[in-house]
Amino acid sequence: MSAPASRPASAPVRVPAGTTAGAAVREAGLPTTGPSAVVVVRDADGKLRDLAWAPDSDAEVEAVAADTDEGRSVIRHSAAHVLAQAVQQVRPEAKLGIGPPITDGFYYDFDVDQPFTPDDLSKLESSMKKIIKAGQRFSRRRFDSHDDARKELADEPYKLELIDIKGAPGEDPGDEIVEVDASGELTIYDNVHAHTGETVWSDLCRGPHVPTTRFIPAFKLMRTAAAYWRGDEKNPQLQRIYGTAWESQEALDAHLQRLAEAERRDHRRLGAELDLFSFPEEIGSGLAVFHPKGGVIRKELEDYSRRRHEEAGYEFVNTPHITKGQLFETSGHLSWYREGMYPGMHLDEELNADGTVRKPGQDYFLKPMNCPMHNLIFRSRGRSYRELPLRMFEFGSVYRYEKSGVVHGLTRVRGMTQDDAHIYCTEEQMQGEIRSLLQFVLDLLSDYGLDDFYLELSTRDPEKSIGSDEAGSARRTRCARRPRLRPGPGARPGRRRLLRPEDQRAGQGRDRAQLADVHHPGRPDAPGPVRARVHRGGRVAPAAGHDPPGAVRLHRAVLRRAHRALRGGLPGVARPGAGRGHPGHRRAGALRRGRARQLKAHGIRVEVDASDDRMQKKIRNHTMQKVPFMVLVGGRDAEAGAVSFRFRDGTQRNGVPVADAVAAVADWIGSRTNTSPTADSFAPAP
RNA sequence: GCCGGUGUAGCUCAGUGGUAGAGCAACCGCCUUGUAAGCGGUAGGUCGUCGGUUCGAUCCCGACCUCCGGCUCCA
Repeated sequence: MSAPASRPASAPVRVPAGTTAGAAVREAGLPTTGPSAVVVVRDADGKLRDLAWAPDSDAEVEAVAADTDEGRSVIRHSAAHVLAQAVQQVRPEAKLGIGPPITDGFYYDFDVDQPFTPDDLSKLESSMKKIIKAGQRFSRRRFDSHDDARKELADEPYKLELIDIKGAPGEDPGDEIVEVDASGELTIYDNVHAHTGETVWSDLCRGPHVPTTRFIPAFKLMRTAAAYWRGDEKNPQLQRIYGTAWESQEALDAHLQRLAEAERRDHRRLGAELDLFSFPEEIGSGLAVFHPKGGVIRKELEDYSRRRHEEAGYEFVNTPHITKGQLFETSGHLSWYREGMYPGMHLDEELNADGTVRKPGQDYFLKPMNCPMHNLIFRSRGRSYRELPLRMFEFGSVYRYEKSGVVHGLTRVRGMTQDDAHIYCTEEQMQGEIRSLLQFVLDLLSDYGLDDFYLELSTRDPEKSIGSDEAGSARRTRCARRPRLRPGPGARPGRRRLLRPEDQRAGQGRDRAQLADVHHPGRPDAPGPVRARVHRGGRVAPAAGHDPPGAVRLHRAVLRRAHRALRGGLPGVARPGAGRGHPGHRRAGALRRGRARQLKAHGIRVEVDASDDRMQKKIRNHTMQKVPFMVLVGGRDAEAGAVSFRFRDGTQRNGVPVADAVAAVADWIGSRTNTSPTADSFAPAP
């Protein structure tokens, strides 16, 4: 889903004082039309400038072509202006919000009386095409003062707000607001008629822009949506239009092609097509049932996970799905996570005849997290430091109340089963535990076919987190990639999110696996005191002071949800129906059943397709079901004591002796390869 | 939660103010098959749910529910 790679930077261009960058670019013989047309330049300070920019003194600039990330952003931003102009033509009452370029496109927010309809979109596209064809020039104009700007934009309340934000000392509007920036300048872009020189439309904007609207070679409006002004639901809701724009029609087509491909690989679509899981309306939004084939996948993933955890020294625990509220009072969940929890059930209350309460009841809650329960196990008796590290693992089902508008396939659900673990250790053991845990998680993810991901290290937010900085002072852990420091989001009160792998194939980064949180003793929800000693100089020595130091708890979940493994096909560890036998000829019937039995004897899941469909039909069916090994037994194979393989990519391997075939399939599965076998990659021993 | 869209057979979708159709799947036959759809037939729907308008509603109106997209481009 990534955009085509950027072209390398071109040689510097010299812009003589008083002349425009555009003239210098033309002078240098760089393209001014086509996909590689130069759309802006970058000055010596790294700032992007319009081609109409004329420096006061000679300047060295770098040309930025349309088919680069930056070039596309400029095109998209300019397309957003064209969209806004088109909207205000049709709806003069529309007030402008913001209109930035984004990954693969742009959007613009409008305050309008009536939301846009799909019909409006196609009309707006036509209007935009007219504007683009007219070749309006983007002309930069600088306001002399904020008051001038306010006067000119008196009818645009949201723009006025942006001016005020800019005016406020010490307030950085942030990169995402392209209308204004932190510099001293406040600028507006006029769209100037190509022939009359008349300004037809203007928008507050820091720029830069393409020279004329003709430099927007290909665009498409994608969808409408509502968006709160500045992302805050307390603010008015604006109507947003999303679009995409590219340096050429071909690039646009390729992008649409990628979107279609992504849709085909959507786990929700796979879930339905391959009969893996569904979300019955009768059960409720965000609550999945797994069908037999989906169940096989889960079972394989879970069996494998359990085995690996066992080898890595984890112990298995089990906890209930529901608990009295007190547990989550102690943990703090009910104070800061309440809106993410299902409301409590008030139980066991008894009333007197007169209606007064004789026995007060209790509130029970579905658990949104497993940690407090694991803590109770930890605390169930006095713990010795000799027991540490204590690693508890559970496939724990948790229930979270997600707002109705956000549930989404298996990625945002109201009930799910986590591969959840907590490691209780001393502060001294923590570093080593984090190190081994990280390696363990990376290995496991890799076995699931997730080997391309992003790690980040979230640091403590001093305002939100509680407790001292020491135990958790995040230790950077070396791994496949250097973790990126990122303050903030790890900062839910009292917890610290250390690392999370990010699956690149997740697309919009919507999907994140929480990998490790550190919980410091001293928190009310901390694991509790432990008779621990600290290690000094390799020797175990009594902890200083009278207070037991307590255990530190590491928290981690690897897969979190089964869908992660479903993305982009199925991992080799968990394909339903590893092979399908196919009787090529009726006489081969007994034979194929016998061969299926041989495969089953090796623990391979085999189904025999005994339907009387033509072979082409069977191949088509099973290919669409993504069966990795299709085993065909026809008359020729039967006579030769062999079988034939057909793979998902259409390649085949015919006449393989039965014993070799069985061994080769067993080998393949044992190797935990995550790609689909092909005639090339699957090589039975001769 | 909010905004918009959507809901017709198991699936993908047509369609109409006078209680519905196709393809695939299923089932039953015929064909006896060598690498991505053989042929014929049968059956299958409270047109998301509940209300309203109407002589009559799947269609028009309202509410609710489901699902899809989005709610500072961000990992």
